[in-house]
Amino acid sequence: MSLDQTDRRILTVLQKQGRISNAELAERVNLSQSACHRRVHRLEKDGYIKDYVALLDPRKLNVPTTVFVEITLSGQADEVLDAFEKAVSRIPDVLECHLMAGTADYILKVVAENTDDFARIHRQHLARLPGVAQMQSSFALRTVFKTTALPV
Amino acid sequence: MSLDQTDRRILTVLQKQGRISNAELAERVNLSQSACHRRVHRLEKDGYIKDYVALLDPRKLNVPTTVFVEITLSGQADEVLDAFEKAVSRIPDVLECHLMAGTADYILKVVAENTDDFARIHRQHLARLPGVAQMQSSFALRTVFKTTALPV
DNA sequence: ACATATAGCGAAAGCTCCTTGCGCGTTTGA
DNA sequence: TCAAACGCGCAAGGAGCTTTCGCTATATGT
Repeated sequence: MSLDQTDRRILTVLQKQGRISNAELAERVNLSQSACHRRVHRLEKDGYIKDYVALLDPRKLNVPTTVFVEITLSGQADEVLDAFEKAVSRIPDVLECHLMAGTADYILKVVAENTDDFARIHRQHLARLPGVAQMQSSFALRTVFKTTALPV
Repeated sequence: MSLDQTDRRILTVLQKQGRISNAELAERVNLSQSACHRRVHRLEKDGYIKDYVALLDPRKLNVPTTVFVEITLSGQADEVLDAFEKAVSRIPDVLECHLMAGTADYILKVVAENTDDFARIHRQHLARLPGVAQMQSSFALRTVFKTTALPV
C-alpha cells in the first residue's frame, strides 16, 4: 500500500497546517470533501499520520537554549542500555534520544532556560544517569531553523 | 504577561493533542468554553503557540534514518555564515540546523531513507555547501524517543 | 468480455462547535 | 473605600463542518 501524488499533497499540507478543516484541505488538493475525508482517514488509520500537535515557541516558554549531549556508556550490555534509556526518557528537558553508531553511544537533545539552568539539569538528572562513562555537552548559540516536516 | 497554571495546562494538552476541540479542552482544564477559548486565542495571538501540525511517521515515509552532521566552516565572516545558512535551508532532507559553540560550527539533523540515500544527499547537497572546511557525519542506529513537547 | 474492487463526486442531514454578549464576582490600585 | 479592570460562567445563535449514502467511472484481473 503506497502513496500517490494526492496523498503526498495532503501530507504536505497537514505537516504545515495540522488544524485545517477537511473542507479547506479538500479544496487545496482538488478533491471532493468525501474523497479527501476518506484519504485522511486512511492515512491516520495506516499510521502515516501519527499525531496532531501544537508547536510552542521555545523563547516564549523560557527554554531558548538547545544543548546536544554526547554520551558514552561504560558497557554495551542490554541491561545497561535499557536502564539508561529508561532513566533518560523520564527527564522532561530531554526532547530526543538517539542510539548512535561511532564514537558516542547516545546523543541527547536537551532544552534549557540558559547555561545555569543546564547546569541544574546536568546535576539533577544527567549526572545521575546509570552506566555513563563519559559525557560531552555542546551548546547551540542559535537555532538557524527547525522543522517537523519530513520530505514527502 | 505571563502564564498561570491554567495556561500551562492548556499548553500541555495542546502539545499532545493539537486537534482537540475547544469544548473538550475546556472540560480537560476545568474551564467554561468561553473562558478556554479566550485563553487559547490569547496564547496564539501572543505567540506562545506557533503552529498546529501533523506529525508523520518517518518509517512509513521511508526516512527512518537520522544522521547528525557536524560542520566546520573555513571562516567566521558573516557573509560566509549567511551563504552557508541560506544554502542549507534549501535542503529538504535537513530538518534542523544549529549554530554551535565549541569545536564544530554547525550541527545539522538530516533524515534519509538509508545509508545509500544519505550518500546521495551528501553528494548532491551537503558536499556543495559553500564555505565548508570539514564535515563529520554520525548515524543514529535507533531513535530511542523523540518529542516536540517542551517542558512547561 | 465481464465481474469486482477502487475511488471519485454530489448532496444532505444532523450535529457539534465556535463565537459573542451579558452579568457577576474578585482583584488591583488609586 | 471605591472604581476600574479582569476573568469567569452561562446561554444561545448560527455557521460550518463532518460523515454518510447512492451513483458513476475507471482500473484490475480472471
